[in-house]
Amino acid sequence: MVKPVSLDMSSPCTHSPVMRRRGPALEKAIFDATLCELADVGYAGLTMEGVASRAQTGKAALYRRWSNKDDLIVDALDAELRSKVDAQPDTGSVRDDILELMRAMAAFLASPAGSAMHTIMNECVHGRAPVEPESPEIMIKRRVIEPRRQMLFEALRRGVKRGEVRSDAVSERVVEVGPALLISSYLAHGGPVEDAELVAIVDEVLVPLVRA
Amino acid sequence: MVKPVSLDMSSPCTHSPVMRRRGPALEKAIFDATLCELADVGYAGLTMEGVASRAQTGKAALYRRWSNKDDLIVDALDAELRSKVDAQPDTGSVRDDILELMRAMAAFLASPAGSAMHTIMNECVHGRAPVEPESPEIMIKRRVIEPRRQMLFEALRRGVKRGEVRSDAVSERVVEVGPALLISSYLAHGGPVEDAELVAIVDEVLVPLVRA
DNA sequence: CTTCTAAGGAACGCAAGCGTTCTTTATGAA
DNA sequence: TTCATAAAGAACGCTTGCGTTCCTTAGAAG
Repeated sequence: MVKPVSLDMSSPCTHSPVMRRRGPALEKAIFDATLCELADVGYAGLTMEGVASRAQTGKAALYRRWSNKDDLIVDALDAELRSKVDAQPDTGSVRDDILELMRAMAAFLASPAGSAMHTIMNECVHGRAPVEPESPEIMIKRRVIEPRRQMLFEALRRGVKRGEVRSDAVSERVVEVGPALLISSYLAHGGPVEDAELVAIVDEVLVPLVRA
Repeated sequence: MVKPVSLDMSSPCTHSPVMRRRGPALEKAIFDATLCELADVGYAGLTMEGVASRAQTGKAALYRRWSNKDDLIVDALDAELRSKVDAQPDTGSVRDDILELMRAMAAFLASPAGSAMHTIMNECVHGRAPVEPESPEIMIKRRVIEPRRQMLFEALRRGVKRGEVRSDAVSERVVEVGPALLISSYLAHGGPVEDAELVAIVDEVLVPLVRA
């Protein structure tokens, strides 16, 4: 048997067409591909074929591991989230704490993973009957939305202690304002939210709203 | 030819299985079906077959009028919007003006048309290359979102004149807060927003935010 | 080097939705 | 009453994605 003519006159080690990944390396590539597909074409538009092709693998490799779209997506999100837990900011001023949190949220939203999650949160409102306990959107609420909310609460509570924040500003609805504006701006401009916009949101809305 | 055995022993005039609508009456039914389908299964999930079946007609009746999904949707939204222009409230107090506007928005969002539009605004972020000038989402922005924004602006401006509102509260970002919270609440609870919630948003967030 | 596992890739049958066409027949106007 | 129109609905071929199966061969383990 003739060794297949290696037309590979490319760089020394970059994975040439013939370069087979296995196990964890392959899974990582599949997860990345899944999140990028989600961000690009949305949940409804995502296809196993699309993921396989983007990951440069075959459908069989996917079905060997996950039995359907949702399982794959949940695992991809889960894997991504394991490495992403940012810390509670504590700058000494509410304004800066809040800005810090808004920046973290905006950065996340701009990443493939964040964009993928936002997509899911919007699209999955439909058609899923009683909402399964480990559906993608439930997982996102628990592991992404809720922790950020808590950090905002904490920042406000500290502000109250320092006398910067009126005590009745520590409420569900007030905490919701920042994230809601972030999403709103993200949707309106159809892309990552500029830092200047974040600063404006904080200084024009959030600070005046909570100030003692 | 035997007259087909009319098994119709049902109510006098309610459209029995054999009852053929034409022209405007049929179109109205198709538009309603389209909006309901949008609200139920989303933009991606909407099929011509689904619409036809819900409207109790055939696909041919659809394709005789519109050449594709988008044309149908645009026309359905357009027809719905013709009859829906609510007036600028003017109660004499910002608080009540804003509450009135929030109620109008919430009511709209709860209707099939509103729900359909929200669905479109979320799903159509994807895959539409340069965004056609008369795509559904552009039309919605122009005819639904923008007018409401202007009414909010107007309410705030009046508030400033009366001395109720600090003058620098009349800004893009401030105006965005109400709608953003409305959507946020709608998504969080996955259904119509309670009136009590609207009142809470207005009294806990919007009024404190703009107060002079 | 040999051996076993699984990756890459192509092909399959199946189901759903598209957009079209055809037939039958109810409806509204002449 | 007659007649042209178009509604209801079934059937069509086509495409896309699903989930499966198969074969060849690369990579890891011994």
